[in-house]
Amino acid sequence: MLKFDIEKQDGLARVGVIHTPHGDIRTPAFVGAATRATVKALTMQEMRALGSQAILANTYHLILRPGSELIQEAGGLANFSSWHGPTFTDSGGFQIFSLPNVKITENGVKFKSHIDGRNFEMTPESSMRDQWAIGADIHMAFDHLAKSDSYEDMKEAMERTHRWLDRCVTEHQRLAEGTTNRRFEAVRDNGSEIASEPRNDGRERSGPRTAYSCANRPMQYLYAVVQGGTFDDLRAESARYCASQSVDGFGIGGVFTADGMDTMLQLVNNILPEDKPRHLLGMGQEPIDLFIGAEYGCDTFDCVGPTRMARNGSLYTNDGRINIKNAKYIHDFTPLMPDCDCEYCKNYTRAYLHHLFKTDEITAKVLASIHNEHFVVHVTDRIRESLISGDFAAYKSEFLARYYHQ
RNA sequence: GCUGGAAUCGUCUAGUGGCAAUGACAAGAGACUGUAAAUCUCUCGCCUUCGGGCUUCGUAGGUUCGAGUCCUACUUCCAGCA
Repeated sequence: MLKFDIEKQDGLARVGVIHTPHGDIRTPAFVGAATRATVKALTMQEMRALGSQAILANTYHLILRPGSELIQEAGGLANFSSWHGPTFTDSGGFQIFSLPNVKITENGVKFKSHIDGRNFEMTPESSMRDQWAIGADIHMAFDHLAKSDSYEDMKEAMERTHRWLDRCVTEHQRLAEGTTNRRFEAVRDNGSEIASEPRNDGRERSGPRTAYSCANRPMQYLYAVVQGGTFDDLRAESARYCASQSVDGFGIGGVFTADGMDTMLQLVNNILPEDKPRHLLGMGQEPIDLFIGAEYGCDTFDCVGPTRMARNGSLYTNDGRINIKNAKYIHDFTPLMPDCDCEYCKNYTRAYLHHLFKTDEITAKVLASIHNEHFVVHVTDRIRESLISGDFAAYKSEFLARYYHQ
């Protein structure tokens, strides 16, 4: 089982530590979206420097390129990308929702590669095998988001997600056989601490490698994904189903806006077991997502929004988002956020970043991404601190009032 | 000086008698939530009660129902010849 310590609980909100084979995640935490094994425009060293604790890569993208076997050959996602910290992979289930021309059957999902048109089929079993090969610490079950928001479609997608979850759990357990969690379980196996860092495991293997071999590797963990859309009874049913499974944590999927998220999370997180971590999938573009998510019991978040918006010139400030490309910043020689200690705000002005965007310099996207990622990571860290100190409510109202000009 | 060619939005450009006139860039603004996303959308002569009105293709005339388009002169630029 994935080790998760809860240090403080206040209603549904909690402060904890997820202990992964590649290190700890102090929660609540914002996880950087590294879809193709990289956080766009940023190096892993920059991610570490700005305070990120973990990254999330995407199975769909990585099996297309470079292929899960290559990442396994490289020693897993952490070694391959030089992140050397806790990692997640999304299952590829979200692509069912977001890609056109996918064929969904009970067995799985057929799709053509958007790169070269090759035919692929992803099933619960193949997603598990690919995620084991990619080697992230925490995997998501292969789920199905309904494309429509009708009750019938939501119910059908949720029920399929549950049937697929059974298959994910079975395959995950099969893959886990013979696998050792060196950091937490090896002690029991041989009575002594293992000194070597798990990150080197990929290079320690000897003998012929077989595809999807998982022997002699650190343990990997599986989150079930709660679906059900905006329907309370479906969300409750899905939460109960996921809670009954032998999984290490939970992803909460199919959430697209903070509207109604509080009541949905109250419903779901009151059903999910307290002692396992919960990841709110894809939410965090709007700071309010992080506040509501943490307040109602979510431990980790990931979102492509901060880096995507950064690349497009939209930057977070404590007073709301601004578009640095706007003409009003041409002569603005002040820092974007004087009280921000990211590399951009500490060293450069708004006018400079405006210039970099206008001239389409690569550095524009780098600096903007550093700032936005730093912003959401630190807002989430600050939420954690406020939960510890008991100031969460005050911090939340103060932040949201200023950010959203309420 | 002679002979050709050319002049269209901030820039480059389409347009060879029929609706302010093509495309790109630049400019202005907006969107973005488990990334087919360094992407996409809108505006881009002036005015507008959103029906439309007005003024525009180097300058000035002319032909024509109608001219960026044809004719004449001029101006500027380019090429070739002196």
